[in-house]
Amino acid sequence: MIDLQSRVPIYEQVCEGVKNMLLDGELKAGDRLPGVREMAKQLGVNPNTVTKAFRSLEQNKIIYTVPGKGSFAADIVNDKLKNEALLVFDEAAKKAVRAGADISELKDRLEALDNDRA
Amino acid sequence: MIDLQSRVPIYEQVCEGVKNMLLDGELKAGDRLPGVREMAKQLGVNPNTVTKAFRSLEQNKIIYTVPGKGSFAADIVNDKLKNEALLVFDEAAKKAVRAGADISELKDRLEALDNDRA
Amino acid sequence: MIDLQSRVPIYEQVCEGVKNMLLDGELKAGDRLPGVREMAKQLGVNPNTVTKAFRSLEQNKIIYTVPGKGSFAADIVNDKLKNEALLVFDEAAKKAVRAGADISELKDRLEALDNDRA
Amino acid sequence: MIDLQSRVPIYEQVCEGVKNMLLDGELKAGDRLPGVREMAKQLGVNPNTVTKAFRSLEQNKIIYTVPGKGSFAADIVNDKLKNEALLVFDEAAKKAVRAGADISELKDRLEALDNDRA
DNA sequence: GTGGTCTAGACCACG
DNA sequence: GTGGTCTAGACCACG
Repeated sequence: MIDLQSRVPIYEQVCEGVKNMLLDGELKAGDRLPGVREMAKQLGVNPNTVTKAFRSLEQNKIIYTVPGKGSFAADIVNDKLKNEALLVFDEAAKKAVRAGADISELKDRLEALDNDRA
Repeated sequence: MIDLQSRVPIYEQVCEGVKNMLLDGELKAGDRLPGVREMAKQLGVNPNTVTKAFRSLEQNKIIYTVPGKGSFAADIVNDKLKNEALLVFDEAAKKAVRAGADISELKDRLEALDNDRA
Repeated sequence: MIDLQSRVPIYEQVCEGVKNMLLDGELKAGDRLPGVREMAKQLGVNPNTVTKAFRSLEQNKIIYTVPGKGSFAADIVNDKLKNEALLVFDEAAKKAVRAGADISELKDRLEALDNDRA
Repeated sequence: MIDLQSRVPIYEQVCEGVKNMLLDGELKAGDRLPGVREMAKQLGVNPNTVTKAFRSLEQNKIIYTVPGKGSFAADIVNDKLKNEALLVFDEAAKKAVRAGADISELKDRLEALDNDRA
C-alpha cells in the first residue's frame, strides 16, 4: 500500500490511506484509529512518519486526538471528504472544458463510469 | 504568475504556464516559444530553471527543442492536453462517487459550471 | 575515469561508468549506489552533474531513486543492458555488411575476439 | 533525410549522408560530389553547414577537394569505410559479450540478419 | 544524511 | 543568438 519509490512523501501516502479507509467505510465517524506504533508496524514505516501523517489529518479536521486515548475519525468527516472531492471534480471539469471537451462529452463519461461500476 | 512561496516547484509552475498558454490559444501548435533566457527574464527566474521546465515538457511531448533554434509547441499538443485533462476528470469523478456523490449530482455541477461560463 | 577533455558530456560518462560497473558485476541488481555527493567527490565532478546522470539512468530504468534513501540498481538491469548491446551489435553488423564485409568474415572476427579473451 | 530535431549536429548528418551514398554505390571512388551550394539547396540547410561537413570528410580522407574544380570521393574510400565499420563491429561485439551474450548467440544473429536480406 | 530544487554565472558547439 | 553543459554553493523536505 505504501510505495517507497513514489515521489509522493510517505506521510502523505499514509494520509491518503486513512482517507481511503474512511471513504470505503472501513473506518467510520468516531471510530478509533490504530495507534501510531501499530500502524507503523502494519505499513512498514517509521512511527515518526505516522505521527506526522496524523498531525496533518488533525489539521484538516479529518481526525482528532485525545491524549492518552488515541486518535478518532472526526464526526463531520464524510461531508468534509465529499466537499473536498467535489471541489477537485469542479476544477478537473473546468480544465477539461478549457482543453476542448464539451459538457455533453463529460456527461457521457460520467455515464460510462457509472456503467463500469454496475 | 510564479509563486516563489508555493510548494509546487518553480519549474513545474513554468510547465503549467506553458500548458495554459496552449489551452488558451496564446500559443498554437508549431509556434516558437520564447528562448530560455528571455522567458527567464520575463518570469524573474533563473534560465536553468526554465531549461528544466522545457525538458520536462519535451519528455511529455508538449514541446520539442531544436538546439540553436529554440523550442516549439508540438503538433499534437491539443489532443494530448485534452486526453490528459479527461483522465484527470475521470479520476476526480470516481473519487467523488466514492465520497458519496451520485452521478446526477455531478451532472448538475457540470450544468452549473456551464451556466457560469455563459 | 572521467575525461574532461572528451566531447562526451561528463554526465554521460558517469552513466557509462555506472553501466560498466553493472556489466562487470561490481554493482548488482538492487545494490545501493553511492550518494550523489559521495560519487561526485570520488569522480571530482559537481554533485549536480551526478544528479543529472542519475536522472538519465532512471529514465532508462537502469536505476531507481528513493528520495532521502539513495539510488539503487534496477532488478531487470542485466536483461536491459544485454538487449541494448544486442541492438547496437545488429546495427554494427548491418553497417559492416553494407560496407562490403560478408557474414563469414564477421564470424571469423567473432572467433578472433573469443580467442583473445581466452 | 536531414532531421533538424535530432541532437546529432546537422553537419554530421550531412557527413553520414555522403558516407551512405558511398556505401550504397550511389557515389563511387573518384566521383565528383555536388557543389556546396547545390547540396545545401537539395538538403535545405545552410551552405556553411555543408562546407563544414566537407571539411570534416576531407580530414577523414573520405573526400578531397580541388579548388575551382570541386570535391571528389577519395580512391581508398571503400576500404576506409569498411575498416571503420569493422572496428565499430568489434566494439559492439565485445560489449555484447560483456553484457552476457555468448559468441554462438552472436553468430546466430548474424545468420538471422543474413536471412532477412535474402 | 539524503536527494530535490534553485541561483548566478561561465564556457561551448552549432548555425 | 540559441540551447547544452557544468560549476559552486545554497536551502529545503523527508525520514
